[in-house]
Amino acid sequence: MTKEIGITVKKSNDFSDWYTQCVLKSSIADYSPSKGFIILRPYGYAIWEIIRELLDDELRKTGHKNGFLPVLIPESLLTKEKDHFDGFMPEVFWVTKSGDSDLGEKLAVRPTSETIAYSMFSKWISSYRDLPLKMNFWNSALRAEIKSTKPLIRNSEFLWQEGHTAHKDENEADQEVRVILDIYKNLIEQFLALPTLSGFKTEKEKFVGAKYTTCLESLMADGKALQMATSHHLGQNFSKPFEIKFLNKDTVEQFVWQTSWGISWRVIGAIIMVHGDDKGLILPPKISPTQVIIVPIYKDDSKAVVKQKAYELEQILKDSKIRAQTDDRDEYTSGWKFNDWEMKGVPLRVNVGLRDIKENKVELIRRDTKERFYVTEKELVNQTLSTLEKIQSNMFDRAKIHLQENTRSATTLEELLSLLDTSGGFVACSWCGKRECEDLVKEKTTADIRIVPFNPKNNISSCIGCGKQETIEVYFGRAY
RNA sequence: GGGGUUGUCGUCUAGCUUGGUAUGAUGCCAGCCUCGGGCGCUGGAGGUCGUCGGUUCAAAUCCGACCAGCCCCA
Repeated sequence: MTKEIGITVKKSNDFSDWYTQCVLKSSIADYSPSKGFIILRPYGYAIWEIIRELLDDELRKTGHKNGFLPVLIPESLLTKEKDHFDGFMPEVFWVTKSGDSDLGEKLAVRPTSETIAYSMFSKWISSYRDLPLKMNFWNSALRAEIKSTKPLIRNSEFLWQEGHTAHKDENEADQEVRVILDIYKNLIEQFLALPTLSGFKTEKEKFVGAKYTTCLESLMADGKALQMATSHHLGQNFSKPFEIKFLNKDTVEQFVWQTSWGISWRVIGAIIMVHGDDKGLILPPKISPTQVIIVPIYKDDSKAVVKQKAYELEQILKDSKIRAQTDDRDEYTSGWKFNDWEMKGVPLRVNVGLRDIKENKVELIRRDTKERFYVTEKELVNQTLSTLEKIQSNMFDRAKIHLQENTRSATTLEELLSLLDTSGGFVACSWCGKRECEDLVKEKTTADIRIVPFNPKNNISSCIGCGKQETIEVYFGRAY
């Protein structure tokens, strides 16, 4: 038994250290030389590529087209919408020089691209025939995160997609916001196996410059909430300062109604935090770059025949569109490989040795339940497919139970605080809608209103802050 | 925004209090041994001790600044 390799802390003992070790040791990402930035390594990028392709498909199907925007935004554009600028100002990186000479106008490194995109929209849109305009951009955004960084969860630069649309009326923009949120929800729940709560952000928490924000929230294993994706209705807040106008069928000039929305590589962090265990990651089969890892177990004299069998099995699985891989490295023992792939979170492993070949069978080992069983070579494909499905749904179910068990309700501030302190999670409370009450709770408990649910359960009482009777249901939580 | 803490071969680490030759493991390379849960043996390479400056005959060690990581609180 060698020490100091693998994950050295338990998930339940030191969640933060456990998470960082998972990210680093599974080769997902590494720290960069400059503060707050990380480097996504091939294993992490492979996961991102799968997520990106899945989402890109859905966006194309719903009529969105990809484009590319410059990373630098002139100061004059960024400042055009005041709330938007005030909100992002503290974390904007600025470019002020080219070589030795000062630039005439400061350039902001994009914290998000609404302003530059909409400066172009105003050129491209002039008729109702130009609408709706639905664009998407796969890029990175930069926001100076000096304190409290965490790989993939909070960094100064992150990969994401940002969608930007323009519509003829408010209703169409409303629908777009919900279409996108549904696409996100489906991706996150059905593919990443992460259950979410969906709803609105409060005025305080909404995107700066938006009319309203919808979002998806998930619960991490340590009881903290994590915002997974957001979809904003921008109203005409940007179309007016950016003068994005069109002539409608009645030849009346109107401002467009807009939406913007995004999801980032943060979801990879969520997958790790929610699904992982003391041995490392557990990746949902649908987004795992390797779904089945085949480990040949051989001695010198059986090496050739066992490896040959492993390659055959790999090909059989690949022929059925299963992402299979053989670990044929001679320099590691099979035991080492077992641990390595478990740390990387590959959902299903196939063990094959001389013994198995003689008996015409192989051993399958599930990463999520550690369950192991033998199948004949003939059954391999079907068993693999059905087991991958079982793993996928089991992972979602487990996470769903965790979410349900950690979603409680409280009627008083004391009760809320005690729930947050003992178990974290989401706490449903009644709220009068006033900012002062929201701030009061934040001050007393450090929790935010994570979400104003689309589907409240209607267990309404008096406001958690001021005791007023007319209230709505909201979910509080401490968040990353 | 406030406070705390850490930085030594690729990785983890001893040494720092009390200044004087850099410790061990793992990984890497070569060779042997074989592999059903992080095998074993032999030999070898690998270090501007985070960076810059100061004190000193002498600094990983003492002092200062900076850089980077982590934690706690707002």
